[in-house]
Amino acid sequence: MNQTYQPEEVEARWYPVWEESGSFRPEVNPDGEPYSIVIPPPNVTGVLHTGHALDHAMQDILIRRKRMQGYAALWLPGTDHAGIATQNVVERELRKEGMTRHDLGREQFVEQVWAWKAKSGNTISTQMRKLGDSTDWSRERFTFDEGLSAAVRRVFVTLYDEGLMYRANRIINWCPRCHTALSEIEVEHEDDPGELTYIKYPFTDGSGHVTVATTRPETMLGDTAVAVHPDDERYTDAIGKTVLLPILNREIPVVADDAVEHEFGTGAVKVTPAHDPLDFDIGQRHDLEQIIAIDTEARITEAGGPYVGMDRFEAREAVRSKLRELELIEKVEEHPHSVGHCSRCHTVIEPLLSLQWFVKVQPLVGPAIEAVKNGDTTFHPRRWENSYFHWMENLKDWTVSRQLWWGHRIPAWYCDACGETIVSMDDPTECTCGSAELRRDEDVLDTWFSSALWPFSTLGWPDETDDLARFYPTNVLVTGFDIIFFWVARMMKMGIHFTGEAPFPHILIHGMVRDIEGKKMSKSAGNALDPLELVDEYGADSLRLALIQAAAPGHDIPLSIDSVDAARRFGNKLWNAVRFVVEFMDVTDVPMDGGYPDHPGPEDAWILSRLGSVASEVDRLLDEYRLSGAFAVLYNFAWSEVFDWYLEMAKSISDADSGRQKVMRQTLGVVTRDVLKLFHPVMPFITEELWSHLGDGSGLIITAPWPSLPTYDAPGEMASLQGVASEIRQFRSQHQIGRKIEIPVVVTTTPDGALPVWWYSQIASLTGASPKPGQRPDPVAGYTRVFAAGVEAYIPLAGLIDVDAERPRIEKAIAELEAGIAKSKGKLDNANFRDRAPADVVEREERRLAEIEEQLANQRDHLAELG
RNA sequence: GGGCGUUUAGCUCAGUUGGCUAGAGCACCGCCCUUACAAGGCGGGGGUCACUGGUUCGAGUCCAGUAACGCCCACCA
Repeated sequence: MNQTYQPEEVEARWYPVWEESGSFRPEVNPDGEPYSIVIPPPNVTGVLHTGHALDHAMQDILIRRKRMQGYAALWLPGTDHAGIATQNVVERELRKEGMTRHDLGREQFVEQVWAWKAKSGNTISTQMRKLGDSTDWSRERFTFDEGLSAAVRRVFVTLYDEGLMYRANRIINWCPRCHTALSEIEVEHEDDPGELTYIKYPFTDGSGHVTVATTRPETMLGDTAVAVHPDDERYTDAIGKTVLLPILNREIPVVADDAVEHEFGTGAVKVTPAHDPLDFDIGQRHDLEQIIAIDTEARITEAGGPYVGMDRFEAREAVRSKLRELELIEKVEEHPHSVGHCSRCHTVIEPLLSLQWFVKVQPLVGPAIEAVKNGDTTFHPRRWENSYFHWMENLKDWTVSRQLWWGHRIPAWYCDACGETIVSMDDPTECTCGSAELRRDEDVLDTWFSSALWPFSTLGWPDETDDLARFYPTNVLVTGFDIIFFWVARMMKMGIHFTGEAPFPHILIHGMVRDIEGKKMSKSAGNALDPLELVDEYGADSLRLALIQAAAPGHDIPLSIDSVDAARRFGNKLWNAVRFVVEFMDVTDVPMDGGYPDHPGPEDAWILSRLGSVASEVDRLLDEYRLSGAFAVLYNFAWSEVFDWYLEMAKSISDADSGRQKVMRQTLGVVTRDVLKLFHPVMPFITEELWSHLGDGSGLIITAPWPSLPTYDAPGEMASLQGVASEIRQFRSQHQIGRKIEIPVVVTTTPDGALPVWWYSQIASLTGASPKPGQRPDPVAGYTRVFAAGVEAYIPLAGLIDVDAERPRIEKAIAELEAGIAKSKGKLDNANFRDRAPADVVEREERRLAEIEEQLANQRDHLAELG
């Protein structure tokens, strides 16, 4: 073994071994209970970012532990076809060659995308392998593969038959750059300085004008009314009159509608039913004409008269200057407001009247809310449930059609002869009216439509497969809060509607990975850490540990190079510790298939009892999805107790005491073995490597049984051993007495009679002192004392230090003890405390006070005796 | 306009039924190349737990309010 750990070589070696051994398949534990997680499918276009690295590390930890616990653990991998994102990428490539998708035509373009996917679609899986993800590749799926496409079609047809899928003319969010409709949540609202323009609309009867306020003057070209609130006294006379729309000189009515706010602007609003959702509603109520004034390119249509063909923002200025010329602008005010942008390309969204397919969500919502309310599904942390409820309760119908070519094509055919719409599982050849002139809908479905089916479609649904029966519902979903609405809520709705069961009982929500200043990592900001580069430099285990350590439940995760480097140093520590155990302590006969020492010595019983409580603490925390807490406990135990205290104690046993040495080394091996197992879920590579060195090279840690150990009682002397050793070390350190100088120590008082021999020899080897049992020195001047856990020991100062140099140390100790006493007395002197606090708390406090008081008395005597 | 989160050591953060003298990593100071690891060991300094009030025998922890920062949602055009 090398003196430093080389992750690159080790990590490259183990992944294929695991994969070829079949360990990633649930069949590796044929009799185990099923445990399953479906991966949040990354976009095929994508490359892994640190957010994936965290998300995957968490899932891998859960899966690897369950696998070791004997479950038939399935982590199902796959990717999402990512409609808009992927189409955009391929279109961008085409553009480099001076082409658009229209030059190729639909069929060829889609072929091109598949070709692109074949070429670069395995980037993700290569990267996942580098992270160590133990996914079952034999079950890998793609949202656009044959099986999932069949599931999508079945769901579409069923929803249509149930009346939950319909086509309608509505105001939708249109991206003029992507040329498609978007759903509400694909629109990101951003603050915009904005201006509110007050425009005068003259009454046709010559009785003056009404002033309306708008942030989008260009939409006046599509105005078909002015609306005021029915109770607004300022406009009582105006209702029923008509005004002349400036520029276009169209006569439009003034209508009364409750939706108009008194306070905003002038209290009168221009109504553009084809370009604003609120205006659309008003238009419906008053039967207003819908004039489309802006087209799918965001240019003014012929309805816009002189502005036809002009871009919407140019038109805004043009309209405004024309109105100014006509002296119809009353004023322009600054008006900060928020403007919707396409979440894909950031273009300003155009609300557009358009014929689209919608999912009627209301009937799906109730059961999805109920499942969380009644505890079938629980969020971790719980507070996300409120966001989930709030969002669900305010849902509007889901626009699912997209004007793209890459995606599941909508299975609807239209008959031009009779106007019939046919939606069916099989492609129809003729209409019920006998016409064979059927036209298939050109649009595809929102990518999230297929993602919503992911937990059951990937397992074979709608077929009743063995996997579906066995692994659905899945056990837990792990994802970021940013896609609760996009994905989690929709999986709940679809899962319950189509299978009758919520897709998962637990939803583990994690935060976003951020840089050390708390900023979101992004390429453009230049603060993004590339997980693959970190893996290359520090190893996947280091990245995983650093991410998990920082991932407190429900909070964002600050990631810095330093934290990854600290994790790497821990790996190196582990590496060297095991190397020492194997090479220098000669520990090789470890029972790798389980088993614990039957007759441990006192130090062994101590570390085994600690191991036992740490293992159950780790289990408890992992069961509660508190991953960072679990590994913090383990990390501290491994570093400071096993590979520090215990390893140091194990070193001290001499070859002469071969019986004791044998047991201790065996214990060291067993504890090391279990520490490796407990760490395996978070640091799979290094633990697998070390496992191979610790054992005889047969068997893998990935499928080794999770630790489960008998109870051991720690010897009572450990507290005084650690305490006295620390005190002597402190004495050495403060007086700068090198380790080579032996310190004679007389141990005089013991709590329960004589201290055992091992206690003395451990103190000697841990501190370089030579402790001996004896009487209190007389005279005591010239000695200093140390105390811990009822044990008292004297150190002669002659030849070591000047007596005066020791005084400050004692004085400081006295001051600390006095402070403790003051606090403790304050509590105990309070009658209410004695009356109302639980008896055990009071008792503990009394014991504590007695202890401190005794120590204080000792230290005071000691100070006086120093001479 | 609603809702949520955060505020603890110089930095990044733990601290889950309220109860020993509030912890870790990094950074800092001193000593030590002791049979693994100097990427290490030992020891040390450093905190009025944002502020105000309340509940309680007892509050970093529970409640109310304030402030700062951050996030999400929202059809006042």
